[in-house]
Amino acid sequence: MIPTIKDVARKANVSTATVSRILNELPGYSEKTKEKVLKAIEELGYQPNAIARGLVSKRTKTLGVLFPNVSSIFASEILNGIEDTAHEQDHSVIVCNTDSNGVRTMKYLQVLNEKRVDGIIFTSEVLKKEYYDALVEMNIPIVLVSTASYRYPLPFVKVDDKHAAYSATEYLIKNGHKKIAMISGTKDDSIAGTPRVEGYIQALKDNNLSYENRRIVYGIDFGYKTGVMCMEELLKKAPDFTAVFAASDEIAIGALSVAYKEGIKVPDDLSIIGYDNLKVAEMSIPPLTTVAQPLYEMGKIATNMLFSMIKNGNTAESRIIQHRIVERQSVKNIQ
Amino acid sequence: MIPTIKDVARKANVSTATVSRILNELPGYSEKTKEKVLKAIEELGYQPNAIARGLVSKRTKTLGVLFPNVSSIFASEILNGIEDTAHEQDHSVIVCNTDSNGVRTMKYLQVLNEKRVDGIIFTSEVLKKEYYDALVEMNIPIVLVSTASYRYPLPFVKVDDKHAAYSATEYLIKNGHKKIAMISGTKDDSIAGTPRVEGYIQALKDNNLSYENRRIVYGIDFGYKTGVMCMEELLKKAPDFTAVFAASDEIAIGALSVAYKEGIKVPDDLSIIGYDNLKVAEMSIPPLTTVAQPLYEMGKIATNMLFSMIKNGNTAESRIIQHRIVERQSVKNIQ
DNA sequence: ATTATTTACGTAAACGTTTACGTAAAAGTG
DNA sequence: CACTTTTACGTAAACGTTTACGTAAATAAT
Repeated sequence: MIPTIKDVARKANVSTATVSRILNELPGYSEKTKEKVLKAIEELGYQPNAIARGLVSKRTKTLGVLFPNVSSIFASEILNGIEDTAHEQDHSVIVCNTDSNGVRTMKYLQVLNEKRVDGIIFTSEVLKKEYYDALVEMNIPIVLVSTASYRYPLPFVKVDDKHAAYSATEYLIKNGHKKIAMISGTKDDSIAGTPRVEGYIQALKDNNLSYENRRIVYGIDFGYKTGVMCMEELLKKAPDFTAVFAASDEIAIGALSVAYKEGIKVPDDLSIIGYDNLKVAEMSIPPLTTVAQPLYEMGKIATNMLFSMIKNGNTAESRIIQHRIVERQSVKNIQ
Repeated sequence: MIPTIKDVARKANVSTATVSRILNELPGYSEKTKEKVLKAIEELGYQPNAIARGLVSKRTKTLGVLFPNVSSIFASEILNGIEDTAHEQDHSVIVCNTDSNGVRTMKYLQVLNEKRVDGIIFTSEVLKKEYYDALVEMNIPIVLVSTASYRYPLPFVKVDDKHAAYSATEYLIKNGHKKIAMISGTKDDSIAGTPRVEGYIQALKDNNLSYENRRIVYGIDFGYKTGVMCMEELLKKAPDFTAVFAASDEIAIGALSVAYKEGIKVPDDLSIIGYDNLKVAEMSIPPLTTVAQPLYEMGKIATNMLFSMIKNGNTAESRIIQHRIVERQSVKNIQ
């Protein structure tokens, strides 16, 4: 059988309380007994039962993380940051793949509640009222990553999407482009959709360039296929552009393949700028110029915020993370 | 305060045993009391405490999964399969990013043991004796994914690397290539390293093609940068090849970028075949022909194996998963 | 109608920890 | 030395469940 603290206590001729104190580095025992106990632990191969521990301490040292899609490169970089930070603080992370599905999300929230996780990180998706209510009910710290909620007072970690889109568009303008198209992701996504379109339009206006409706096309998500479909549509609808701002790197790469297939040279005939700076951005041909979201960092920051909330019981300040343009070779200066 | 089963019992005027029976759908109560209890649960917003439950049932409904690098596309697809399957069976998964670090891996094994997970999936890395010993000590089901152990009797789920490499090489040969180079990953990796090299050499021999040492070059891992470095080395050392077999898609894409930079047209001047069939394979320019490992499926299969082991207490049969060639556009028939 | 069986519960122990409280011995203080 | 304080423990309750066992009532069997 698996040895328990009682076995250790018996073997070392002390009480379980003493063993517990030694295990938790609390005061109240001599060097001698400590050695006796450590020896007993060693000999029995004893390992504390975190479940029993969690029952009385009401701390599980476990975090829950929800992603719409764990297997996206986007998510996995955030996850990496979260996991590293959690590990630094001796916590584990349970991953939940919501599939952007309301029922499944609610199910996960219930499971995380039943498992009594110490905190939750919710990523990349709009926070429905239903979710928020469940979260409040749980009464544990929560932070949003790469999403935000204007309706509900939850701390978030994200870049300023409108601003970042503005920067991307402006970068194209500074490189002499005047006819700039945009491929957006989901049209009515209030987090990653509309703000980026707004940033794009704003940048055009501020630089006295006309904004033309036909130059912007919407997809169903932020994936590669959306990129190819939208690019094809764009080439049909309004082929007279010299640059395109893609709302994600995957979209940009989709656009890139279409350009390649159509014999359009990037960046000579067409400039493309992406959004995210995923690992694939530097792997594309040509390497993709993009506006970087520091995803790993964002995961780290969010997790640290969560820990501070767990420790202090207060709520953390939201953080707008700085984006930056990563210049590679998909944009050409044409002035 | 959070309501407990006692609160429910009190409110419904029954014992906790009855509430527990209802919760677990065990026999022993009338319809009437069931309704009473359900009503009380509803009104209190009661949710069972999985920790307390785990303490007595000795089942946590939680699985542990170890990856050398969670943020790799490779890992995240396996994770996706694991998570989906675990969720189907009402289990959660704790992810562990070992960073291929022995100390960190051991630490994770300890944590997973302390948290009393019901099973473990260990992926993509050679199983050191140290790990195996710790695993045995834990006395819970474990399955290996995308790795195997000849020394230790643990069930695994993987493709036959030598065979798959053989297929890839043979595919190039069938397309008329005679001077075929190979970019391997880690040289002394007994799982993903040497077997693939062996498969490559075997295919050459079986087709009466001479195997030349200078045509094979080794990297430090299976990543993009290894791909570019090795390709550059290859071009210097032995530029007279018409095709290259890359030991991973990332390596292949690295090679692709170098070819592009050097003005070598793929597939017209040079054919490239990859290995893995990651999502990026279809996103590359040109889309990458590759030998597919069904990673998501492998995650699913492994998890189902784990569940069967958990349920039946036996050990599962290892599974060799069929690979297949996915033909895209990076290989040209030159005969 | 009497006995046997089944149903519908309740009681209390157990799971493996932590921790409040108590106490005897050791150490410190005047 | 007599006292207070501190140290080094031990005892036992508590955390929130499940479940073995017991029992009274209901139902079935004869």
